[in-house]
Amino acid sequence: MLRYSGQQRLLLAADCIIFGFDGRDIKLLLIQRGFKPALGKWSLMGGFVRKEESADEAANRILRQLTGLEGVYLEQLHTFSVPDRDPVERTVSVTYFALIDINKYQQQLSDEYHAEWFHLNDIPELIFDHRQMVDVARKRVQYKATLHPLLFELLPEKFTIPQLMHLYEGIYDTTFDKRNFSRKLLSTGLLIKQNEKDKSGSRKGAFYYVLDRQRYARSQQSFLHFIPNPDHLLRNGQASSLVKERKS
Amino acid sequence: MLRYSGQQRLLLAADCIIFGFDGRDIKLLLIQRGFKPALGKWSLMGGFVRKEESADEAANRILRQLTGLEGVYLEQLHTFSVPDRDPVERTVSVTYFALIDINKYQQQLSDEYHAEWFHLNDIPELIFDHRQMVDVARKRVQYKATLHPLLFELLPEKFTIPQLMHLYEGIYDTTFDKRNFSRKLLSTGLLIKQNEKDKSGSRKGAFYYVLDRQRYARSQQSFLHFIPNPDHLLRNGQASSLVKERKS
DNA sequence: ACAAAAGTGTTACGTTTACACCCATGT
DNA sequence: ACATGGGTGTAAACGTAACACTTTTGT
Repeated sequence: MLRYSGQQRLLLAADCIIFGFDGRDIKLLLIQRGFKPALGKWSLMGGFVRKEESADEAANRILRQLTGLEGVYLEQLHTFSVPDRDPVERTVSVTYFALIDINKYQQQLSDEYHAEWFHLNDIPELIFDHRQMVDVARKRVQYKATLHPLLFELLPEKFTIPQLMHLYEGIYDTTFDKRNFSRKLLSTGLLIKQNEKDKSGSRKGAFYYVLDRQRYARSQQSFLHFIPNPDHLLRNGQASSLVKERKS
Repeated sequence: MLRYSGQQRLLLAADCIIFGFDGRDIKLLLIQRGFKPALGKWSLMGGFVRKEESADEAANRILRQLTGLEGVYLEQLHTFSVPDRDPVERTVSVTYFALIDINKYQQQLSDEYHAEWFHLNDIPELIFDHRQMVDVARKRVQYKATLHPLLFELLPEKFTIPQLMHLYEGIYDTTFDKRNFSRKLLSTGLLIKQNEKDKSGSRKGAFYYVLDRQRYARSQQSFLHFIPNPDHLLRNGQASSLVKERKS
């Protein structure tokens, strides 16, 4: 069999950054490693890409192993490849981020992996470069959610507008005006109001909505402004003053 | 030395999708392979990732080998990993896209690789999955350029507004209103007008501009709307009607 | 009756679009 | 003088942000 000569061969892994929403907070799913190296430490769920599968397929398999879920939103994020990122042996990691409805998976979570949800502002120390992966994923979700109705992936079947707003506020680590948020949201025509109310959050109760799945599917590749003001995204970076030099 | 057992090891390559602009059209740099497999066929410039380098470093090295250029805009795009994408041996490719000023490189282009520029609408058949890589790259550039002043990377030191508009029109495969385009562009404060004119394009001549590099650097991570109407981006996809249901 | 969260409407402002004419120059 | 592409201004429509009060209901 013909092969390329004189080149290094290495291991390929897929790691999943899994975000979930419980109706109140955004969380990240981590596992406590039951194997070496770094036994007992927290890490992303990952695994080696097998001989007969692509990295995409591996990521799906890994996600299913951990959560029991299929057909989940899963997108390739970035590939990490510095030579010594894994101390044991050179391993290149293709990372994926997943958005799941926390309730759907809950029961199925296999104990085998000692998985736990962590609040985004309360992430423990992670192995290797996994913390960096999480940070990149969070930024990507922020970025994408400005333009795409991406965060709907995290919602349960029925949800309320205050819940959804909470979700966005969590991702962007900021607060929004509920009147403007609600108006913009409804103007997309993606939500269908139910008669039923969720009374868990308040005395008055908030109406449930469901996604208009057809419209949602079509809106996926389109561009929408979900965030009142993209300036929110600049809080991390430097220049916000230059973005739009508003005439004073 | 400790190693992971029972896993497949494979080759890692970096492939570069190199876009250039000659002041009139956007082009893609391809090489005619002087080696097997697929000797004589057109492909992206690529190479194996070496033992001591990351994929990012490999991509920079490869770009330098071909163009002689350093410090070029280069961004990781996507990782392609289906098992048999390379018929010789399993090779995973981390792809990068580069944006370069076509004039800067021109002379330096090594003949060794039989490189040629191709117009985006006139790309020859490519090996493996390289065509797919090009398509993904083009979409990514389109996407990013809506929000970031990305395409400035393709410009020579001095450029005119009609040139720049031509560039955008090429990427999006559409046309813009020059009055609106020019106003929006100048409103960014990123351009500094020169006294000199480029007379190559018309009798009257068009004023040269240069980039305000400081402001540009700061604007890099921020979000701007460079395209008159994001609907342009939807021409490929389905739903544009649903994006904004304008009240009639 | 009160506390707590949900829900709703208006106004002012800035941004975006559509659109048409004059300008400078080389031949 | 004319052809070619470069450059500019305005009005109408739209979207966005800021803002405060009423509603519901469990205790």
